[in-house]
Amino acid sequence: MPEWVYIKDIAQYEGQEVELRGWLYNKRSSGKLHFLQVRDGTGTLQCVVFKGDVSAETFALGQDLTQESSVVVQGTVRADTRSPIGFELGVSALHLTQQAHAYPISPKEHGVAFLLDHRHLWLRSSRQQALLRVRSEVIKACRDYFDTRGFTLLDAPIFTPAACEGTTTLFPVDYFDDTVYLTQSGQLYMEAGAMAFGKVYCCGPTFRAEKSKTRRHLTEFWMIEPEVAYCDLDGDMDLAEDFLETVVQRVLTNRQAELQTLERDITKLAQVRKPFPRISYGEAIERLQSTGVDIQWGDDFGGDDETILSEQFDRPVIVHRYPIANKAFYMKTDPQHTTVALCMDVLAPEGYGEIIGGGQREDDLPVLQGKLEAHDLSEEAFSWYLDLRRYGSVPHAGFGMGIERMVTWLCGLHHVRESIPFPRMLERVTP
RNA sequence: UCCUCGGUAGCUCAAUCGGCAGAGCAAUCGGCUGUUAACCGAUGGGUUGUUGGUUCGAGUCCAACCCGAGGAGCCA
Repeated sequence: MPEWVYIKDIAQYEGQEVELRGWLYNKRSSGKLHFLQVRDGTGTLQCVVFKGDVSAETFALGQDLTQESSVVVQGTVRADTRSPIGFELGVSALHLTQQAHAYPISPKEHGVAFLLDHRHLWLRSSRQQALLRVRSEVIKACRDYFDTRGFTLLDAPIFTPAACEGTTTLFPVDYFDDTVYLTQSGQLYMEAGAMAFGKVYCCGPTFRAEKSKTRRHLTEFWMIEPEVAYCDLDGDMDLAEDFLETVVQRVLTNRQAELQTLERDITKLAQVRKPFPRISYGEAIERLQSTGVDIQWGDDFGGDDETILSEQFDRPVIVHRYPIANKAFYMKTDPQHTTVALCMDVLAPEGYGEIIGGGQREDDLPVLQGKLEAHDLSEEAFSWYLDLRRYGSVPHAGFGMGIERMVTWLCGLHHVRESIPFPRMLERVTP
């Protein structure tokens, strides 16, 4: 019996008889020859069935194979300059595992809605595999970054008792006879963790019931959120900068083939080296005004504004000290300028927008109690959170990075929907 | 929630002024020893999103609704 091998390793088996187990990606026939493009999850290899080399049954099977039929193929690996990967398989035997029904996704063009309806099958296409492998690498790189720098992974809960923002953006869930909400962020729990472990992070799904219908929004998305005790805003920006550079460069190194499949211009990613430019919100407003944008101090940035700002730099830009008025209750006010918060966003280049948001947290008990009240939030619901300020409160800071926005940027995608295996959006929760 | 555009074969689309429902791909059958989204020939495939209206006649015009796409707003 020939050895079962994966296509990614095929170069090691030149001249040897091997077995592949996979699916028929495409087929071309020519009388006494069948060219079977077989994929096995690690790559695609052309398997050549020549009538003179195989039994009549095997040749007939090759003729009848439908797209995505599952097959076990045996044959000899041979070098061929006509192959995109330098090798092909001279088939000696074919075994059908299952004859696929008429496959809905043909090699021709399809619309977005159709492909999303068939997302469970669309995952088999080479492009989707490339970008989801980039996603896998991004998550691994993020976790390795923190794991090797003294951070403890602390998983945040998904059921949460209360809102840290308005309840309109929360998904309520019936919890026995009570209502709980799907988490919007693990941050508050990471603050508890930072007071216990010093440096912690979480990585998991978060949920926003926003009726956003843009290329940057999902209702279910993944965030990685570090939180560090005895860290201020500057330290937080240092961490975000070093983290982002490390993750981007690692993906660039380890996923070159995938980025090439996606036809990504990687010179733009190679430029992601620290230090990143840091500008205050006030400077950002001035920069926008000087390019003719009608925006006033206090306004939020629109998608176009973020694009204009990011295009002024060749690498990610950190915007810090936004007006405190529209910011979350836990943000610490800048003691130097009480109208702004000690917070920051990292905007990705090329118009990909905010990929990191974070900052220093309010660590003073009476001030935090005042902010809760100002935001019309009940102190009772946050009593555990206030405990963190009662028992050994320290300055601390952290941030959250959206995995999908990161992948979308790295892969040069137009829309976040392809950056997650099964996207959940307004009006779409299947498959 | 608002604005714009769209919904015709399994898929991507066409159908002139309101006058016979079309093509490519896919499928099925046949041909070809080197194909690279192979090619060549043939065949089958339709409640034109739903409901109602105008008309001799509606894919086409009108109304409501459903669904989708793009954008805006919203967005720790």
